[in-house]
Amino acid sequence: MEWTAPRVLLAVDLVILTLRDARLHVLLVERGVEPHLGASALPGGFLRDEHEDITSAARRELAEEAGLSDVPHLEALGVYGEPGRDPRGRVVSVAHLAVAPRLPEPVAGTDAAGARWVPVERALTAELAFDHRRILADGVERARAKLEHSALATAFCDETFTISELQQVYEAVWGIRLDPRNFYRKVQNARGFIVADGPMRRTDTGRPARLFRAGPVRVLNPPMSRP
Amino acid sequence: MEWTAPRVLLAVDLVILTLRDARLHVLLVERGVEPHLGASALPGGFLRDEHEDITSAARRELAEEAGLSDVPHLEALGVYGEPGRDPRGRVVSVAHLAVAPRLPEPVAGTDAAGARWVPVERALTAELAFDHRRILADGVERARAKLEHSALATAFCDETFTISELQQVYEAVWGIRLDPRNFYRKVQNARGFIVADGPMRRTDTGRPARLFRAGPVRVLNPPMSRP
DNA sequence: GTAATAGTGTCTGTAAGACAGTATTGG
DNA sequence: CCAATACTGTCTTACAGACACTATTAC
Repeated sequence: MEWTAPRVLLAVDLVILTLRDARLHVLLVERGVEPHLGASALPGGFLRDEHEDITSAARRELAEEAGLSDVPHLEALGVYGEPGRDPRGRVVSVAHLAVAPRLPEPVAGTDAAGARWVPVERALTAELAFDHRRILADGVERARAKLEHSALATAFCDETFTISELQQVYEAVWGIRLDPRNFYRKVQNARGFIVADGPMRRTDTGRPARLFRAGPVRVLNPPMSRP
Repeated sequence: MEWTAPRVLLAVDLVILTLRDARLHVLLVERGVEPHLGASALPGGFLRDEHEDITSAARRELAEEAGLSDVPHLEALGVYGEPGRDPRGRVVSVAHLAVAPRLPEPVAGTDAAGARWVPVERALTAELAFDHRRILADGVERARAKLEHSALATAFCDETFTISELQQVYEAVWGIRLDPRNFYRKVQNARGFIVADGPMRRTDTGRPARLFRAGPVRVLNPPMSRP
């Protein structure tokens, strides 16, 4: 028998998270083509050609659709390939999780015209194209889990940051309040998580805080336990 | 411009783990077709048709190539789609992790003629087709991590098991020795992890042990910490 | 001074790891 | 009796969470 394997369309979708006003936001775009024209969706698109690497495609969409030329964290999240998920045919999407620090402007004006930051809480209850609500939920859950055991939280911060800024990351992603004093101690006890960045200080209101930067360690020990 | 998205071949590969002689084993097959004809490889294959679900394809390969009609654990592991990984063209593989209890016979004689259980330690140092060594390494690492926080270990056991059998799972997967007395206490303190299965007992040598079965809980609290 | 945030110390409960000791089987 | 494994208890150390307290800024 001359059976030939079927071919599928390969897409990448992006869950891009950031902090704005101490709340977790995700980047959504307004779809400019069918299907789901005009609906909110995660940024993403098809592989450009047969030879494009999947991670490269994710980075390209990050630049094209979100105007982000570089992010401190990008990882594959999972595969979403249910047969009926896209009416254009059999589309298999490799979802990615990206994390970026708060940006000066929500989005640049390239192809990313319809892009905007949306609070995750609202995005999760809104109508999203395809199975993007599930992808978003999985991405947020992945971020929540990784905050515990990895240094992912620093990807939400600028190069230097205060401990309370780092605490805001944990509070926003986990959606809970933390005791600043215990957080201070725990973050310092996680060896290699953050390192002091000179004796510099910064000011908002109240006593100025020391500045830190991300340490060399990727896996936290002891971990930052979620209550 | 009339650009059309490229299509790729979609495959599933399987990291099937089990315990044999208190050591972690993985199921490998001998490839019967080019490329890598005759080489050792993970079981797997292409999507059957445009409408086959990815998980269904994984289950089908599990039955066809491994003779396993049902396993207590099956989950997607990741996507492996590097452009050059398969000379037949652009192949994107969705790797899966399956866990099965020790089986009466290594493999049935259906299509799984060339299938055999290989100690993971040896498989990781052997020559494997494609990028299967990396997939295997990732699968083992996933299993190791999940033992800590989930009830995955019970998937390696029969429906009822003793605590020392469960300990053998942890020791084999983590590749370390554990103190039986501390293990006993920890496993019992993880609420809902295992539940007593009547006052039955079983015998090997020494004092007979109580039998347990998997509890309702999927996430362990407190976790089984890896030393 | 007050308000606000940064940072330190102290207490209590829980859990991990080391390991002594008892219990129950077979030979 | 001994060997072997199952199970219980006890001790020490580490960390989580609660929270009193001091420090340093702006006003």
